[in-house]
Amino acid sequence: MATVSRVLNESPNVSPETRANVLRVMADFGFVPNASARNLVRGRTDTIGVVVPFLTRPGVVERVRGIEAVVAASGSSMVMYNVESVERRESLLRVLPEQGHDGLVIVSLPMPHDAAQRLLEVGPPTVLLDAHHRSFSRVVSNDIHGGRLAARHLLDLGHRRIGFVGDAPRLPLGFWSSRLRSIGVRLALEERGLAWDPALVRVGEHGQGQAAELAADLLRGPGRPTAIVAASDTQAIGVISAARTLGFDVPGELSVIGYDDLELAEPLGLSTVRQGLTETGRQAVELLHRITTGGLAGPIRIEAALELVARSTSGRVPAGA
Amino acid sequence: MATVSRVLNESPNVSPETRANVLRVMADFGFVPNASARNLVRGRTDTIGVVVPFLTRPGVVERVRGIEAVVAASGSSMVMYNVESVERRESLLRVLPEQGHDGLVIVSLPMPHDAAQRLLEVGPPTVLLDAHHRSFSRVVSNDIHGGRLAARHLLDLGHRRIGFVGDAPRLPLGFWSSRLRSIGVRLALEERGLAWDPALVRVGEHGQGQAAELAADLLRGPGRPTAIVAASDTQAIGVISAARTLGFDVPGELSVIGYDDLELAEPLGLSTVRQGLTETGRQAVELLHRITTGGLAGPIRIEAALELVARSTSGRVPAGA
DNA sequence: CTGTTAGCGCTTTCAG
DNA sequence: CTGAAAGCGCTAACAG
Repeated sequence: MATVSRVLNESPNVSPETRANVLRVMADFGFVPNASARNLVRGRTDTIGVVVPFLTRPGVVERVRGIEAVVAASGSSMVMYNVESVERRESLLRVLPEQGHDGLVIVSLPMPHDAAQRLLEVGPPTVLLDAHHRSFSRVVSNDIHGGRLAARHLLDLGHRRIGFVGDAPRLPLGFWSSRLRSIGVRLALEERGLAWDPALVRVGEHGQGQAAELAADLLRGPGRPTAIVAASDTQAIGVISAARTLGFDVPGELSVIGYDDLELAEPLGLSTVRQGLTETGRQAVELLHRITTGGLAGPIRIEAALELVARSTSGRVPAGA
Repeated sequence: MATVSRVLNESPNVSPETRANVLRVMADFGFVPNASARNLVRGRTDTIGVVVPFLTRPGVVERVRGIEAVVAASGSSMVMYNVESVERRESLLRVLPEQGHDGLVIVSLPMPHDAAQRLLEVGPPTVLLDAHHRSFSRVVSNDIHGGRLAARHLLDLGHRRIGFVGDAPRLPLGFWSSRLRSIGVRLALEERGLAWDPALVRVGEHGQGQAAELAADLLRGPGRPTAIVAASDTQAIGVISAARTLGFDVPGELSVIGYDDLELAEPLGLSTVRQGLTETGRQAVELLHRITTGGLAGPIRIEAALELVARSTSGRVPAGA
């Protein structure tokens, strides 16, 4: 019994022949150790819970990929919880502490106060990724600054009429990033003494097709912009396809810049703001490890590096515009 | 002790006042039940293990979404294992039986014989999705037929020179679908008495950018096709962008059809073959439930419905071609 | 309706 | 180096 355990855990205090014997018998009997019993006595599960909204969005998936890589590398498993509604978020945050995970990574979801309280009191170590809360260690991104970087790039290319295509504030789950990026655009304009024209802003449901419609509306209107900042690469692609459908050359007649630097941005030549999706996913789990191993005093905040990536969908403003 | 358990499990045999007392004390002490102990004694974990290759590919993610929906609806959690190399597949299949999951869904991965044997002998109930093995219940798709549907659609539109852009056989992990779809294309051609021209085939690494390069090469060559079947929607998008970059109108001068019917296919107007990614993910978990609840005699095989979805990237062959 | 008791299958002292 | 024994925290059967 105890010896079997020692073999399983590769304890050195087992003679080679005993080990061989045990292994043979295990094979003969088709013995499989019981994870629950093991977890019970060891007081940990080697699982990390990962809570994400809208699993299918490419940006979310890239984050998950970074998370997964580190979790798997540390020998743990990743338990995924997808959240697409407020009710689900609520019920999930309630039962999450009881799931016995060694740690939690919560992505992009604003934390209601009571859930935060409960997690802190009775939950496992938790980090937030792309979400803010004073009491948790977190990896965040400065969306306002990101929007500003995007707009500055276009301003540097001579553009003055800069439009914005983004998400309608998704009231229930409360995502702010699109809104913050638009504020960054406004800031950049005002820094250069230019006015922000609300007529050049279109927001709607998230998605490529929806963004295409928003952009088409914007481009067909009077005083169309010479450049558009999209709140995400997904939306930028929609904007570009709308522009091309309407016969505008990109970037000849319209410059477009996205946000995220998704994997597909590079092959598409999409100009964008890189926020290191995979990289920050990785960082979040590493942060969690630091907490778990006790090397951290209080909650800390890591800010993701933002980088403008100029490719071929943004160019100089057309002459005469 | 036992009463607390009863409260936790919502047993009716608890007086309201006792229940209230227990709940109050639980709250005061910040009591959280231990999942491992519970799992140990109940003999199950309420977790389903999901093994997927290349988590970041959109098609895989749509499958996962279907899986997740059903798993979550049944009150279980989904533990994700991402596989991007043969070594990882091997080590994973070895330790998977010990993870204590109530069931396993294995997506798109060919099962080596020994791993299959071990899973059958000592593993939990397992279903395969988009993978074939006589001994497992599985949800599969007829890729040859799918390729044929795509090609027939183009043939019906008058095309005779039909190209194919797909994946190089990814030797290590052994994905066959691209290859099978190309065989379907060939079959469709031969059904109409047309020869399959290997000069119109390009295969390479999976991805939009790579597909664009393959397509560009194909379109610049002599005797270019009037239509191209891509092995996936992702690749079809690459093909289309290459065509447009080279100045070919789609579908005016080149028809393109993809495969999968990803979410983005509809907004892009991409013609494609729908294989119900989300839907089959759902089916796989439902199949697993049927096994778990004992309502299944032997391994069964469910074939996914395939449907041609004609949109606006495919049209009649140009006059004179 | 509530308390007592016996394990679930493992790891970890502690003796030998 | 190996076996015996205790106990992780819960549930289920059994008395009361």
